Amino acid sequence: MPLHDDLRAIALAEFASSGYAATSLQRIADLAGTSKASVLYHFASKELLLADIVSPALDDMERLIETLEHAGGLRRADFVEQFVDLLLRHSEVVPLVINQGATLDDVPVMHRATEIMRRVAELFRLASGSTMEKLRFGVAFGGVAYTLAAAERLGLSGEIPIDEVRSALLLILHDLLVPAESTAR
Amino acid sequence: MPLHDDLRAIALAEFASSGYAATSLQRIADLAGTSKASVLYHFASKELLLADIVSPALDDMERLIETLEHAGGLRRADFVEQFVDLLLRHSEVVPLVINQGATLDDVPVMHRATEIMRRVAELFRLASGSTMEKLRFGVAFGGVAYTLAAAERLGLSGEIPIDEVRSALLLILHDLLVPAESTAR
DNA sequence: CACGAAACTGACCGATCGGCCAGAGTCTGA
DNA sequence: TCAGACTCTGGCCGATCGGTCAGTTTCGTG
Repeated sequence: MPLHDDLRAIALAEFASSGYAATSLQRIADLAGTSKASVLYHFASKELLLADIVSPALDDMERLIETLEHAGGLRRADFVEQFVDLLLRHSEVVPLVINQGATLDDVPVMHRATEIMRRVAELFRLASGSTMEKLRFGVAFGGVAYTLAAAERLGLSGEIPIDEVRSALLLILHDLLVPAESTAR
Repeated sequence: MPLHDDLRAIALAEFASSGYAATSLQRIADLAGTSKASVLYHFASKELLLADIVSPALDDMERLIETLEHAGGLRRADFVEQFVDLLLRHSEVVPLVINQGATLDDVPVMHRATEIMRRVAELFRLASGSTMEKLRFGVAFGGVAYTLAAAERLGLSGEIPIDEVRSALLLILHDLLVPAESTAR
């Protein structure tokens, strides 16, 4: 694996587990067996390294949102399914954004992440107005995302096959969201 | 308000919004109109300041857990209600622990917070084994806690009266948790 | 008023941070 | 062989961090 990709993978793991602010470029360099200056050769700055790590997942998410926003978009149930798949696909980035998005939104790429989350929230909030509905959506999406992010840390994620996780999450989300609007969008 | 309490309130707000690592003692001092040395006079270290802020909520939580662990404890529905009340009562500390617990568990008080969350998770995991049930609990508790933590940031918490939030959250949790075990504990 | 405790401060410390830069290897194609 | 691009590095920079300390001000009380 090229050093460039190696650095990205190491940085992702460290950012997610120890935090962006607490992870120094020196530590990333040490783990990769190279020098700090070399890290800054491959990535112009620490912020750009973070952006390089997080952006692909955000691109995916933005693409998914746009298919829902545009006319003739997905049915809600389909969106939910693709949403879960997206979270599972970017399972390393999710904890990073979930746990540190609030803290780092002065960093451009994390601010973008916050905006995307806000768009998802707004998308569903507009569709139904009551407090009950709002919180239902909040608990559903926040719960799934946070559970995935925190599962390992809290010892919940014993070797459960991801297929099982996927179908279980889909059922839970279905219970929480679909009763409000059971068939088409 | 005594400076001591003033500092604690200011630090809590800053830790929650900007992050523990990103909040310097100097900034806390500036906001309080005093000097950094004065902050360190009232709180022996930055870590102890954080501990002073978070500990009361953790004490509350630990007390609640123990009533559930001990024989003759609460019925599950009662626990859920008290859990929600606890989150609402410590609404400022919740985002701090939720968003930064993962990053700061080398700090003793945050490690304690993680342990407490783990105990809650285990308590419910033991009561029911299937993947489906585990994830149900994860989404329920994680979702409620995270929604409260993220609500303001994502613009979800428009001036909804907390009584309404409370009863809505209780209903959602009831839907998610109680079907598994409807009556007694 | 006197005096000791409590509250507070400015200056300073060592450590670490992200970032910069001149230069040294390394590789490739003309 | 040699020129030029790419990769990498040690050393340095200014800034900021948490924390210490000697010393000063403030204050309650006898």
